Amino acid sequence: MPAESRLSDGVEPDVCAAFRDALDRVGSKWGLAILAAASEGPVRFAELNRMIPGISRRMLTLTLRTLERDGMLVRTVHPTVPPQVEYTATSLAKDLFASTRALSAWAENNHEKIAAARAAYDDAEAARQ
Amino acid sequence: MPAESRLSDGVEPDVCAAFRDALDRVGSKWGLAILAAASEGPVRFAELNRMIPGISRRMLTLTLRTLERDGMLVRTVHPTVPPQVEYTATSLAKDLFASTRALSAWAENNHEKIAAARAAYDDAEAARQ
DNA sequence: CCGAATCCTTTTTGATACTG
DNA sequence: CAGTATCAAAAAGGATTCGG
Repeated sequence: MPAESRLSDGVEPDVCAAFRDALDRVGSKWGLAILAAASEGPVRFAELNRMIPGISRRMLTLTLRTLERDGMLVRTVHPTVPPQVEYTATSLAKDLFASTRALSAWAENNHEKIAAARAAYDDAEAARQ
Repeated sequence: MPAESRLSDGVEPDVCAAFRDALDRVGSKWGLAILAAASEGPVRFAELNRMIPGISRRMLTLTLRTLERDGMLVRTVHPTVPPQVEYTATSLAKDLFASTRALSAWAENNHEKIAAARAAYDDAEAARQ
């Protein structure tokens, strides 16, 4: 096997695609927060709105719809007055949320190093000018 | 501890923030592909351009810059003619890339279920109209 | 070979007001 | 309570051109 063939293969596009596939659910601004909340038990719309600081009703609705469509949440309407809607995480969603831990842990452990690297880079940048 | 306090806490915003912090490096369209390539050994600009199908020189440059700034890549210029630039992944980057596996694995194992859920949702949607 | 600069399109997110 | 509708802004990505 020639030495250069390792590089001509093209970065395992399948792994890359799989990763982006996961991010389509949990990579949006509010996706993970919603899954985290729903993973602890059924939650209602207004409850989520309170639990997730800064989210608008519009973005909550949009994100809930895509999560429901992808089979991550089950939406249950209780025909009461006033209406009551519950969102429940599926086991698929719970697995996804669990698979998220490694990345969160990495970020928690290393964000100081990143901040330091960034400061060093910006200093060097400023010095060059 | 009252029953409702579980919900009033607000979805552990720290975990959520940490996760998004990791995504800032690996969540962009080409970030993971570049880290994957550089994790196997030093790579050159043109090499990356060939290894990653579809990327433009512009996006390659931009993504390399932010990865370098965050301490994920080391950029080495060899003053030859023509100029030659090598990018090497740091141990930080390799750890990050490794932490990515869980999510990739989840996606590979479950993307069929997601496709099925989505088809079912869209069918139900179409039937309602 | 390795970029920087410019211009443009698409995608995502947000503010605000209204409804069964 | 649980949404919709509309408008606007911002961010990300891409095409093309130029330069050391």
